[in-house]
Amino acid sequence: MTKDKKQQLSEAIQHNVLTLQWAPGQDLDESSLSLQFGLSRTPLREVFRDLAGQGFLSQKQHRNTRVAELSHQTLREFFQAAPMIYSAIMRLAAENRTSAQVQQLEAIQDDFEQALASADGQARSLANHRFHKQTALMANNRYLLPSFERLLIDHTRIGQTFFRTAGPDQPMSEASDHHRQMIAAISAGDVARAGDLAIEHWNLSRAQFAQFVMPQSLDVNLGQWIQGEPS
Amino acid sequence: MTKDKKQQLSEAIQHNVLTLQWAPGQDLDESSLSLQFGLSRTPLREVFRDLAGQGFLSQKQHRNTRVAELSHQTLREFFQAAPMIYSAIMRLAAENRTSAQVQQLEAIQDDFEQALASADGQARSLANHRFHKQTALMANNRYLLPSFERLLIDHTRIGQTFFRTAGPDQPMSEASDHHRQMIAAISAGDVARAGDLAIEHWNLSRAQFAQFVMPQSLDVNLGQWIQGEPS
DNA sequence: ATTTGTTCATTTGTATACAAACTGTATGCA
DNA sequence: TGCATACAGTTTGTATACAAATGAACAAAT
Repeated sequence: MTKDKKQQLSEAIQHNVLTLQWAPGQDLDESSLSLQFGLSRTPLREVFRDLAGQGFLSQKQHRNTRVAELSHQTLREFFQAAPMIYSAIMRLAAENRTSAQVQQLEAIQDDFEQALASADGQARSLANHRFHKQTALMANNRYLLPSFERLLIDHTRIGQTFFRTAGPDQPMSEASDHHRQMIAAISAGDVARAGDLAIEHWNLSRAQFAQFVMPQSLDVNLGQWIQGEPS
Repeated sequence: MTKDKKQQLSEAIQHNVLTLQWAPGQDLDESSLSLQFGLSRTPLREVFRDLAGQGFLSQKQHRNTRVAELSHQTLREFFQAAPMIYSAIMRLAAENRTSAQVQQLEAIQDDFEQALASADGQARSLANHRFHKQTALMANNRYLLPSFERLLIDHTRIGQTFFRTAGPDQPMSEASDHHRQMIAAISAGDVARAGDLAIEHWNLSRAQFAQFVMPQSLDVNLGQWIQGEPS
């Protein structure tokens, strides 16, 4: 009945972090969570360690475990790294995908479109998260994966803000178009196109970010990592 | 006197993994290590988990912890990701370095040159490792760091093979030249130059890799991530 | 002879008691 | 009042005993 408690705990924490139900920087209480999930502190702390290693939580010696912070400095680093990594993942996905994976990606995209229709911000955001996570799986590169996953965590957390907005949702349907085009490029094995789509898609995100949270001054040299040599 | 046992243990494991004193895939024994380091299994297992998260070790449920594998597939993924990440780290290092960090880098480079003179393969390789780790520190980007560190672990492990060779060491002194030029570019804040040097330096490594371990057929599209569009 | 099933030794995983470290409050002194 | 220090309560870290899972050896059956 109770499958794997550690797994359940881990997924619950991930969910709470990604949806901002647990705020960045928030303290976690070992004993209460251990009670809540029917686990002793030992395995609970192992889960904490794993998730800290993945970028969901942060730990310091003799200090309580917290939800990973999202600071101004963090955002700057985020914008420096994101386009390059996203694009690389997309290209590799186009190169290495299997047909079974493409089918899964299509299924996830169906979910995403349903979530868009539902106007449930949390569901939208998580569906988007799953879409990109699947592309990372398809890219099949153990070295790029950890960076990508960290980026995706914070992308999703920041995105909560604007996935939540109601309204005409023109950017949302644009994002969905991108997803469809990505699937086509990946499925066709069109590496260059997949990489370009990642940039395009990410520029859309960036516009939304800028509108909601991004400090003006960081906007300057975002494209440099992909296009070629900057001056 | 005994500072931090966990720290000591962690560093000992890292050392053994990086120098290939522990072979890729080798099993680790919890109880014997726990005895050896005067730690109970609980903190020992936490160290294992951390190091598995960083890419030194690998763990599976109900199976013993092993040294991370280095397979053919791994190498392919390595060559796909390495130039891009190394270059990005170098550029960011040039952008974000502090003068204190530059001084440290110079000190590390001095050590490296001494190690080259000593003809001790292990010392050479570890000094090289420290050099690049310092550049990653200077890049100061938490998203890129985990991927870079994973790459560096395997770069160092593979490099054990050719850092070990005696002889006239022409490639070694070329590597050392690169390091000096990197320091100059980073110190001057010359972002583009730093990025180019990373590629150059990495091409040197690649030539050495090819000579010693790399399967011929993977040699085709290695440059694609940096140069521009592949066909 | 190969496969299937069972037992047992070894290893991994979890619970819990205890030790160490940190945080906040109160007290003493200038 | 302002600051330092000591103490108490709470939280994190470690040791150890116990439970669960695995793999290897061996027996039984097709």
